[in-house]
Amino acid sequence: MRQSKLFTKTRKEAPADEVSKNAELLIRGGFVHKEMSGVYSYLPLGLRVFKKIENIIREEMNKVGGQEVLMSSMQPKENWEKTGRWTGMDDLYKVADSSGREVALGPTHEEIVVPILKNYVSSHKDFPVVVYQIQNKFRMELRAKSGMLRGREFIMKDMYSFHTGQEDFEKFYEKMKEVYKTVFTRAGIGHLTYLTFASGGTFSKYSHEFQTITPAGEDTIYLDEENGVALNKEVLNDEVLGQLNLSKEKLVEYKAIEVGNIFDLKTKYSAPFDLSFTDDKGEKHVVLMGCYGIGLSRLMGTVVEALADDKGIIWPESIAPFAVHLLMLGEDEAVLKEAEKVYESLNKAGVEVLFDDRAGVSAGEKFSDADLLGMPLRAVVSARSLKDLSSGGIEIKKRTEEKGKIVSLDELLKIYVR
RNA sequence: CGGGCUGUAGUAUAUCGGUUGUACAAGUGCUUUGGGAGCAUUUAGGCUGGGUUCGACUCCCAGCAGCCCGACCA
Repeated sequence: MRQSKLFTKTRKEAPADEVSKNAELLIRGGFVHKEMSGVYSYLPLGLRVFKKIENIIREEMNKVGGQEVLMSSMQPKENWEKTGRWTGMDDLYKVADSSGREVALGPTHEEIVVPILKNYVSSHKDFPVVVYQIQNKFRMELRAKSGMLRGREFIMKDMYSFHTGQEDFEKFYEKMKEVYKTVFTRAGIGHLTYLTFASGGTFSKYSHEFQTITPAGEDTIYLDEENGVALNKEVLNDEVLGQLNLSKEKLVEYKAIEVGNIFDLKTKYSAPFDLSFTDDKGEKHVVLMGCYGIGLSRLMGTVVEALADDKGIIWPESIAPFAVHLLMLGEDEAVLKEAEKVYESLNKAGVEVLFDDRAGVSAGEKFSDADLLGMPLRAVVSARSLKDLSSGGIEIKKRTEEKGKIVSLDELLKIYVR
């Protein structure tokens, strides 16, 4: 993509009304646009990041047999009354239409997915079933904050698993722990993300959160670095420490962001809707459920928080909007010709490249933009780099490196094509 | 939801109870091109509603909006 055609522009100034690093950098870079507190639109660059995260998650969910659906955002009031959450959930958005009919804007989808399943599955032979979606969620946060980290409208992957027995559920639940680790590793924050014990709510002892360590986190966790196990502050007590075989002295306190969580739902939502199956003896049982969430918008903000430096964003290769940021400095014929050639060759080779072909923009500004936007590799074509034509003519530098080196087009292509 | 702070141009800021100043961005012309360029010129602003006052962007009240702290957060 040619940067001269990109309708978004970068900003030198940080927005006055955003303190959080992720919001500041994502807005300055033109990745997202704030509509109101806790509500953001995705712009071309931001959407590219989002799509990459989405695809990683989709691939991993499909691997464990997840069947993707897209459920409605508008949800019948009766379903929510059935589970007691119409009045029992403080952050539920309720909207009324002109006829006075009230509906919920989905903050989560147990109330929708369970009735759907009920319509199709009833034999033990139908199980297990795993259903997921990636969708906008709405929660009336009393205080949206921290940019993309806690919004009122946000995007989540929510998966629901349905089982005929506890053992089957637990096997799947354990598998999901591994799958989640894979997702966060692929998204580039695996080294900072820990499986964390948290309170389980009504039906189970614990739930499991995936917490990414960064100072911007709103949760406090205690990490045993030796075995990589953490627990949320909310469950830090002697009883839990004993059960997990952890000693208080070894725990280190960190601020962390909850990027994912998994829950044992037992029959909490299947029972109200009487989602049940008939076993091989003809007896009826209520279905057991688990649910598994990852906040995509939050994950995007977390990556920025955790990896950015003082110059801007540092995207991991796996989710960067473009693999290469190609900069053309100066406008003399030789530079123009060579830069166009590099751009075309990279495109032809299927390498995603953002080409800063803007005329009349100073070198300093292009460098600053490249740092802010955070593509993994910067490639410069300029009068200076061309002086070194014998050794290649293109200066490349990783976003995380201080110094670059001169390479030829072939060498550049070799990085991406094997 | 309790508390605090803040609302001036697209963005970031300044001054002022009496015609709102600057920088960046944007437009035009010329110069410039390895770390957010220069000169000239143009465009563009006081959140909403009340009150005080001869006069309010400025003071007061209310609303709305944003941010921060807390509470809340399957």
